[in-house]
Amino acid sequence: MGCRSCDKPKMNYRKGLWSPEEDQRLRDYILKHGLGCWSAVPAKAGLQRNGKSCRLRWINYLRPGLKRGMFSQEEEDVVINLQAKLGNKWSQIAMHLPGRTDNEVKNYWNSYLKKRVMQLGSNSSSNPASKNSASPELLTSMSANTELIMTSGGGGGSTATSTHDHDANIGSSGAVSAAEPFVDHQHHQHQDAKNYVFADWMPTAAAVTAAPGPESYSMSAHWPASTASSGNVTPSHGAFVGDQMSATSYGALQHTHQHHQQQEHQHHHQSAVTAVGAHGGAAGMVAGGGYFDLLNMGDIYGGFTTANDDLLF
DNA sequence: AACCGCAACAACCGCAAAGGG
DNA sequence: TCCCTTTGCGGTTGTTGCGGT
Repeated sequence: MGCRSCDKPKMNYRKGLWSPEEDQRLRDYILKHGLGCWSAVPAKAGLQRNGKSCRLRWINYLRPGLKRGMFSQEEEDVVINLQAKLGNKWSQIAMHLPGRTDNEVKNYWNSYLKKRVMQLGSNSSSNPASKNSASPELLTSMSANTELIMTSGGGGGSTATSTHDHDANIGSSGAVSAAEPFVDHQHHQHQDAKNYVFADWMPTAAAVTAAPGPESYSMSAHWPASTASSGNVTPSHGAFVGDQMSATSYGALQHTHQHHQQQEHQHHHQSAVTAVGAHGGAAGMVAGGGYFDLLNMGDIYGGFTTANDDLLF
């Protein structure tokens, strides 16, 4: 663990939201050098952040394989079930949700699911037939949840949890076919609500094919306002060639999860927003050509371990 | 139009574990 | 074995946007 060779100059680290330029620097650095000592990353990447912040940014937003968008019913149920079993072990819970980060799960729980579960709990407590806090809906779906957990890793063909399989896929396959295992075609009712950030900053042959031409990355308007207001906005950021990140992912951030009461409404809106480049038919999109074919995949992904966030280089 | 409250979520903080010297 | 550093995790806060009044 220790990385004594990483001598870090004392400096005033920048805080707050990450700018597109910072994201780009971090991404470029990691793509070029792989992951090693996080504390050394900021200096080497030319970032005025601490290593911790870089790590968090990578894990939660830049790391390939991340899924964006609303949680599906199945994912919700998995979270509820596992939270009940494991408590607030968000990293462990996230392992069962391919493409979801512990932070995302935690936020989703705190902002939405917790209240919902409490509501359901109070409702069901009035129902003598139900000793469980889960909803009847949830209870009936539990068997399906188990199946989801057991099978969603599918493409990997190994034995670990879905998340593990996913990362294993990334790491072992060389070709990036990782998005496919995320998509449980049998279970994900709201599949078109999902975003695969994986594809966002990896222009792929299929993505380009799906929306050829500059307009493929012309979604800069969806840069999140939070970032926009930080003063670091580069409105044209999304329209990149040199910039490996399309603004699609940021659009996804902006347009997902908002107002769950309005999910159905948002659902349609978001589908439109995320339709280019990052969206659901991800299986074919990510596999094959594209930016990552230019990279040494082993360098980038070879270090993915069975742990959700772990990279070993 | 202005204000207020709430929801969502990105990011920070603090602690504990792990590992190297 | 101890000390120091890094990493990982969970809790919490800060910021922003939206909807209601």
